[in-house]
Amino acid sequence: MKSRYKSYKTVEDLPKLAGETVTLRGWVYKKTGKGKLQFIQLRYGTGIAQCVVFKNNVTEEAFAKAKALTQESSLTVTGKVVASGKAPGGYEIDAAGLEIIHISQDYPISAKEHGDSFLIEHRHLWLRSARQHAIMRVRAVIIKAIRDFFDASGFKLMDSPILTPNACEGTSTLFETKYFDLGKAYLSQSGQLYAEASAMALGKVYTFGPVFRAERSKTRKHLTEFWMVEPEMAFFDLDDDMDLAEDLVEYIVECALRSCQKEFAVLQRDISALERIKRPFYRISYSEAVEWLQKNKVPIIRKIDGRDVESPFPWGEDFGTVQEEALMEQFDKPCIIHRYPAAVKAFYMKRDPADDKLSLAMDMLGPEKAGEIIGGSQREDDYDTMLERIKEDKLDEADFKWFLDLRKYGSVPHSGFGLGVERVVKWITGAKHIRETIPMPRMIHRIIP
RNA sequence: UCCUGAGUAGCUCAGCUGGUUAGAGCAUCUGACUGUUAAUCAGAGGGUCCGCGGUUCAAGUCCGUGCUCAGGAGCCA
Repeated sequence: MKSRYKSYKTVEDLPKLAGETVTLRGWVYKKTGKGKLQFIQLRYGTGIAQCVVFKNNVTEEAFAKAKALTQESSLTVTGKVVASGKAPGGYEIDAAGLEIIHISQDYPISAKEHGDSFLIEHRHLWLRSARQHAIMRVRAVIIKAIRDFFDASGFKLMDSPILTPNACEGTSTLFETKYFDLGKAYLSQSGQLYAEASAMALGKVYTFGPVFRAERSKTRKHLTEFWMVEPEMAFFDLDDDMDLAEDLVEYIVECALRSCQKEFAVLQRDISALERIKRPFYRISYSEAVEWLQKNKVPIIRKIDGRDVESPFPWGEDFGTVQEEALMEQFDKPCIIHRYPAAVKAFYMKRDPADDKLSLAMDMLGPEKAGEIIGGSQREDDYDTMLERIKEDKLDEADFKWFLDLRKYGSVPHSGFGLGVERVVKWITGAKHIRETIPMPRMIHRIIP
């Protein structure tokens, strides 16, 4: 693309420019000095180039400027590109001239270690560090892979509203806001119900946007605001739904492996664990999973009178972190668990025709303690049954009239799922905490920056 | 919301059964150095020991309380 805007040579261009004189712009990532020699690691975008300023090669003024530079000061530097085995990246700039744009004072993030709390308070600056760069680049690749996957498979992007009149699933706590004279509105926790309407209009659709959960969660895998992609497909049954989920995840990992080798090196990510992520993944039913838990003596722990009481895992309970992690320890690839008890799943999921106690629901759990990365189901498509479920869950019928219309006018079997982008980024990058996987995380005690 | 832990220099932390002027490394500033990449060496500055109240001759240390943060549970993607 030919740009009408200013275009500068950047660090990435250096290998092509050996022997030439270039002017680079950027920030000081690190600086070390040794008398008449100053070494500046110049940061621009995602690359770092070493610039060497030798006193005898530049004016006294330029050398004084080089000495005055501090971490994260901005500058332009002009010099010859030379190959050097000692320079990170293999090339360095032998500086001939140097101009300071701005001197940074007391930059708070040093090369030394910092605590979690300190770093997240300085998220706006933390993003400048190499590790965070790498995670953000992988995130961008993952998001592009998701869009490419759907766009190339006949899906249409259909955005869902963020302001909604009610809870989609009736369970999670919602963020509340005023909506003119119509009373309260809530920030969406899922675009799914709207995606169903879109799927009836366009066949195969996906929504991709931020969703909000006002749960008072305090864990390394929860955010109050996160990005979710939700495909919804007319005429798909649960098996189609699970196949699609596998195809998507396999494709995401494949793209990341193809485009993010440098990033994985920075992150010291074990690539071999990702190279194993090939279809078919594992697939077991909820009932099979419960049997496994019972056979392997993985208990359920309940609080009774403030004390932890262990008992064998009973059929009918939802899995907690303990059960999920125990199950996943046997797998080196994602595993889909399907056909959960209807009682622990959402009202809009279709019951299993073979067993009314079961929902045609599925969750995909990732390996390496990634946890739940996908949740989905075949949807209830019968008008009367859906109406009954809405009443059972004590939801306001008036809010769901339009949703019931989808079952009234040419209802068809359909399915979909939601994939949590940050959960996937966390798994693929090996980030310790989900707060590192989004530029500006929103968490229960954190809204700045 | 519940359980557990933490709060001492800009950052990361040490500081014993209460005791005299509260320490280290890094960062910052000054000086030396032509190959650094966590540079090295010499020197300097830097503290409301989270707030409030209490016990005591004496509190960073003990007690009470409040605030802030972290990890986990539940909920979920």
